[in-house]
Amino acid sequence: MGRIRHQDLRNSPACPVEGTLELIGGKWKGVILYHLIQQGTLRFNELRRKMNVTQRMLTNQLRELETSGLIDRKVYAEVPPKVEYSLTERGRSLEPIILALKRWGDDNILAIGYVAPGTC
Amino acid sequence: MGRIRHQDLRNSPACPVEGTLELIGGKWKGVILYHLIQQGTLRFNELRRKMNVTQRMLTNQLRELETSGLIDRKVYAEVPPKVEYSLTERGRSLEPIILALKRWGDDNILAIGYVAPGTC
DNA sequence: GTATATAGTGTCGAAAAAGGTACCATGAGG
DNA sequence: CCTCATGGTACCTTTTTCGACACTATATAC
Repeated sequence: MGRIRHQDLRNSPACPVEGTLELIGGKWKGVILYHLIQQGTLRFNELRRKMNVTQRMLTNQLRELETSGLIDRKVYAEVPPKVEYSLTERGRSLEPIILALKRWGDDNILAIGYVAPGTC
Repeated sequence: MGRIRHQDLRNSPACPVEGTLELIGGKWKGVILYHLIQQGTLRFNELRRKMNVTQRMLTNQLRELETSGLIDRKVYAEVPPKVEYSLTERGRSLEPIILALKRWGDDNILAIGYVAPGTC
């Protein structure tokens, strides 16, 4: 996913834009962050039920967010397993950006020509 | 590229986040928008010189931004060719988001562990 | 004994995104 | 005549991403 290639970081005062986008730009990362902002803490399958995504992809995206230091993964030694995800402080610092993305999308995406088939 | 698949728009109150990210999430789109915010108007090769990118990719990303209604393409009937790119009103409405992405990146990317090799 | 829920992992293949190289038209400058 | 600059396009290959599907372990409930 958003592995940053070093070349991206050269030659451009704008690269932080690029870098930030790579961190939150994976197929499901924005949505995961959004849900965690709304709910605070969510278990794996709670997240899964909110987003039509396979286990594999969800695990994958969560791991990358964790590696980036944006979310926290708390495992309870129980059976059946229980794992809770929440935002780290750094993750929370993205809140204004995520919410701005959502607001902009609400205001503009339909106008641009994408049509939601059912509900959105 | 940022083609939105309809499935993404179902089942999630967060999909505008996803949608917006797809519009600005192409490999070079964030940077292009950033430069246009800074400079107002730029010619094709001016942009190219600011970003280590091939002609092919730059054309591609510019076309997609144009299709999304975020940038304007003005062709002058001259030789050698002259084409100017600038933000549309809708594009300008992304300014706070792009600048927030840049600021967040400046504050966080190095801390997260990416190391700029030379300058950045 | 069987089914259920949870939070995963592994493998595979298709599709999408990105990148490399070559090529084009044209007018100006020498 | 040759060369340069501009803003592309065409063709092809590589890399990355996405998703389908099968499989796992374990405690609990029936």
